Amino acid sequence: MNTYTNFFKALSDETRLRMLNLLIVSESELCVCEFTDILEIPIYNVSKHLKILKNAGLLNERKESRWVYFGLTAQKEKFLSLLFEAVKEIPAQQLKTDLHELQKRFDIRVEGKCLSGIQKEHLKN
Amino acid sequence: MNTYTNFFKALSDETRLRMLNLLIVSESELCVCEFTDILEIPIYNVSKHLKILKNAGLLNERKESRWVYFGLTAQKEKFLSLLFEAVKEIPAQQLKTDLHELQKRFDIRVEGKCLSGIQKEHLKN
DNA sequence: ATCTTTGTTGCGTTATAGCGCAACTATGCA
DNA sequence: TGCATAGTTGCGCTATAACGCAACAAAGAT
Repeated sequence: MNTYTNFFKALSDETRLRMLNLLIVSESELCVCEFTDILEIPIYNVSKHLKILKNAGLLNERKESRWVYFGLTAQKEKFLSLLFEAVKEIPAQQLKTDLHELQKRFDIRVEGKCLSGIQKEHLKN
Repeated sequence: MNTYTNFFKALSDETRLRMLNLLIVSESELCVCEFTDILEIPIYNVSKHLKILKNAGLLNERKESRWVYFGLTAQKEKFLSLLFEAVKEIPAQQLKTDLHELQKRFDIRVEGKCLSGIQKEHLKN
């Protein structure tokens, strides 16, 4: 039961909802610095929110060289696939803008990898 | 956007998730004293949680004589119907037990109306 | 008119969550 | 070996949320 209230709690924060939206719609994994530039929040908060999503069981983490990528866990549960479908239906402009920014980040990836780091200086530590 | 994070926040509390489960699965409205006996929490907390759900835009309220009934708002949004479908998929035993208790309360309704009040003394104010 | 029943609301307390800052780790590079 | 880059974590602060208690309102019953 707590597992499920935690899923909802994970989604009840605007930043985390934006993060999940990016992962759900793009169907790919993103690295921390990509989240940071897209969401425009300091990297230490990005890191904290990703940790919350991971602890809720929604994300998994993969380290590659200096970069850490986060992606959705494979969802066998019908509950989660319905939840993610619901997220796709949210008509907020912010989420659309985020996807547009995500595309810009994907464009500067090298062979599918994020090698560029944070572009927006003030979001670094 | 805040509208949607509020939906998730509404569902991120166990009591409120149990309330919504009752309303979603039963497809009917329940009065405050029925929620109280089923959930086994004090009536003042039942009232507060119902208010939160109502303010989130998930419930509407109907007063009939001394009794107040709460039911799901008509959902035109696809987002909400998917969210409710997701709730139906939660396999928690607690939710099943609640539905069983709900049936008991329905059995003592008179012509579809709750006329019995709270049965469990310690939950009254 | 008073009492009972069915709720609702305000207040004080405690627990949790998010934020910013600063210190820290870990990896790669010169 | 020292430095830069990418990311994490601990601490203190503030805001929010849930709870219990007690007072309140509103309606029907006596």
